[in-house]
Amino acid sequence: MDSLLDRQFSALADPTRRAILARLARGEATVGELQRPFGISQPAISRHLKVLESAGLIEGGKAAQARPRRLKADALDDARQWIDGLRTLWSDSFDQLDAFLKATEGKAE
Amino acid sequence: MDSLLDRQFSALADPTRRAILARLARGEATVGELQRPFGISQPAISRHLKVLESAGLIEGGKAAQARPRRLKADALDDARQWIDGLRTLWSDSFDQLDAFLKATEGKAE
DNA sequence: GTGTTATATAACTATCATGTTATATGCAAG
DNA sequence: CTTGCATATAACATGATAGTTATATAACAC
Repeated sequence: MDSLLDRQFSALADPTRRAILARLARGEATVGELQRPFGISQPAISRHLKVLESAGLIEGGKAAQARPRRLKADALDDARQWIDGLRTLWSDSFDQLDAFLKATEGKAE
Repeated sequence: MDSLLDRQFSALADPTRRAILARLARGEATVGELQRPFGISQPAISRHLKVLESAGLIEGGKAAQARPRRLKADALDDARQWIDGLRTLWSDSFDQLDAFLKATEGKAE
């Protein structure tokens, strides 16, 4: 039972899945269209798509013989926010160091 | 032989490692200090740190009895850029759709 | 109905990840 | 030089991941 964030980051950890996302960012595509560029089997693609879907990154075609997938609009917002949050923590800690240095300035040496 | 980006994203996929990064964003810490909050063994922490280091996210203490780790300044720049790149592709494709809709406006129906 | 196409699922295999405990290393204190 | 502390590494169990081939399902074409 892992979190959405877990699933998003581990979805991104695979280069094939990143390539699929990059392809889908240009527009929707079917399983067959996605398969061709990569040298791997169709079931392998289907499973990558399942992983991406359960990470909330893509959404599935309604139904038909072909069911095209597309990027979700808010895809990766969570991941991005986490990274930004870390950066904020990080720069705040520098601000604190700055403040400390300013406060103690001239007292040493 | 996987890329830095692979390593960064898979490093982030683990909640323990994300917590470690969050802790280190506040300032450097030793293995012992990192271990306490989590209920896992010291070797497990050491290995998480190794993963984070090989992803270029943290850097190691010089040497001593205790060797504190700290966040690297440019940590996650690569991951962040990849996500931003995807978002750019995505919004460009919307711009193109917009342009298309504007161009064909009034011609249909 | 039968056949064809697009996709999903099952069963299996190989590799990788994460945790454990036990042990080694490196440094500091006495 | 021995003891103790902080960390690293080895060896192992277990579960997850990513690929394979073979088969099932669903919709369309005839």
